[in-house]
This record gives sequence, C-alpha cells and structure tokens, in this order.
Amino acid sequence: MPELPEVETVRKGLEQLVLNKKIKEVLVAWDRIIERPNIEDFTNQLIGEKIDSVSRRGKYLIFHLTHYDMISHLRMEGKFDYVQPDTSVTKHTHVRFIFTDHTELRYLDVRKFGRLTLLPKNTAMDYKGIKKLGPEPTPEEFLLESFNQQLKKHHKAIKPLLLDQTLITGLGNIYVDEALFKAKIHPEQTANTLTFDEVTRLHVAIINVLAQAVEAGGTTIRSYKNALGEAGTFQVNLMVYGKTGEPCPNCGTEITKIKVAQRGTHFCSLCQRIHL
DNA sequence: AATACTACCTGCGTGC
DNA sequence: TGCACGCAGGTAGTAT
Repeated sequence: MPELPEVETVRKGLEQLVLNKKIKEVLVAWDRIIERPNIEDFTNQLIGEKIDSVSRRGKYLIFHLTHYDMISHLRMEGKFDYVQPDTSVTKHTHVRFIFTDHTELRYLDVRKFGRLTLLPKNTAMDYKGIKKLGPEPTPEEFLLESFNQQLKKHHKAIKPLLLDQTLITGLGNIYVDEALFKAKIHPEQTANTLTFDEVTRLHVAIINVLAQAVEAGGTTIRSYKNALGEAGTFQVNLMVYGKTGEPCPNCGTEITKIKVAQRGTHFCSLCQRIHL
C-alpha cells in the first residue's frame, strides 16, 4: 500500500501501539522477507530488544531498538497488524514479533515483495536503499533551485525520473500522477525540457500533494481490515489516478490512461501537453 | 553514468 | 465454469 503518506500513517500507528514493547520471540514463515542477516541470527538477535521509537525516511520505516536498527520496506502490499494474544494467524502472515505481554506485531504481505533488514544501532542511514534517497518532500529540504539543476541533467521522461527516489523521495505511482496533473505537465515530457515555470509548479505540487495526503492519513485503494494505518482513514480526493474515462476536474476532457515505463499512467491530454 | 528491462509474488477482473 | 492474460501503491539486479 505504500507511498510516503501511507508509510507515515503506519509509522504513527506503530508509535501508538508498540512503543516500549519488549520482544520475546520472532517467528518467520517466509524466509525471503528477511534481507539480512540470516533467519537464525535475525530471530535470535531480536530477542530481548525493546522498541524505543519508529522513524521514517522516504518510504522506509526504521524501528529503533535497544541494540539494533530494523529497517522495513512495505514495497507493494506489505502491512503491519498489531494483535492481542491468541489471535488466529491469517494467510499471508510472514513474520510475527511476539512481545513479553503476549501481544504481537505481525508483518503481512500478499505478494511477498516487502523486506525487513536488521542492522547495528544507528546505521540505518548507511543502508544502501536509504543512502541513495533524495530529500524529503518538505519546503525545508526539497529546494527548487537544486531540483531545477538536477532535472537539467536527465534526458528521460519526467514520471519515471520522479519515481526513482533520487531527486525527491516519497512519490509512488498514485501521487506522481496527481502531482503532474496539478502542475499541468505531461508524464512523458523529457526532464531537461521542462521550463522553469513548469519546474516551479511541479515543486509546489509535489510538496502539496504529499502533505495533504499525510494530513488525510493516506489513501487506501484495496482496503485490508485491521491493518495498521488503514483503519478509519480519510480518503484523499484523487483527481486523475484511477479516473480513466471520467471528466478532468479542470476542463472536462476524459482522463486518459497510458503506460509509461511499464506503469499505468493517468492524465488529462488537454491540460497536460507535451512540448519541445 | 544514465537508462531500460526484468524478476520478485499472489489474487482479481475480463474476455473467450 | 474454466482458463489465459493483464494488471496491481516498488525496488534491485542486470544488460546496454
């Protein structure tokens, strides 16, 4: 489920539910979810660890434990579920963190793309996937001039460039379509051909789209009962994503769906025009 | 170095 | 009803 707003919502949920819990046992049902170390070390090293805090960088969650940093990436469908003792184990439950009070944090993932990585304390920022991330999409960290300079270096469609996480972190397939629509930029416009006006609009659109989604608690497309961060959340009002054939909120033209870099892409062919 | 394609998985909707 | 196929909120590895 996760782009930045959804991951942030999960982070807040975790901080409400599992802070100061002490791990008694860890059970892994699908080995490949654990990226590092091996399963035996992963499960053994976590025993006795306490969850001090949960932070986020881009779409990565970082559990700050007594002696370790545990990184979690939900990829396409990963979810956390916090359950009471003796709750039956459902299909797609791949990792169970059992606490000393017998409650559990469970990791569920239909497609098994998500990953958990256990690293020495305070080394999460050196993790390969996190190190390459661009700035967080906030006005303080995501700077227009720098963004403009970076875009000039790339002869590639703007949409896949924004999905790459290196110029800016946090956008995924939904919010990138929404941001490009807001900025009135065609998803296949080559990055280094964007005018300064367009870059300025895009910069603001990215910050606003993600901030509003965080405010709303993220967007749930396929809802999963009981999953952390998905219960009772407000839906973000999407303008183009999943709106194929519906009228554009600006001009009434039917929203078009095409494929860009293998991803479904929604846009208004009148408001978002390619130019030289 | 930058870009493009594929693999990783399961489930669901669609069309024949 | 059954089956094949395409599609799904992401990233990492490999090839060019």
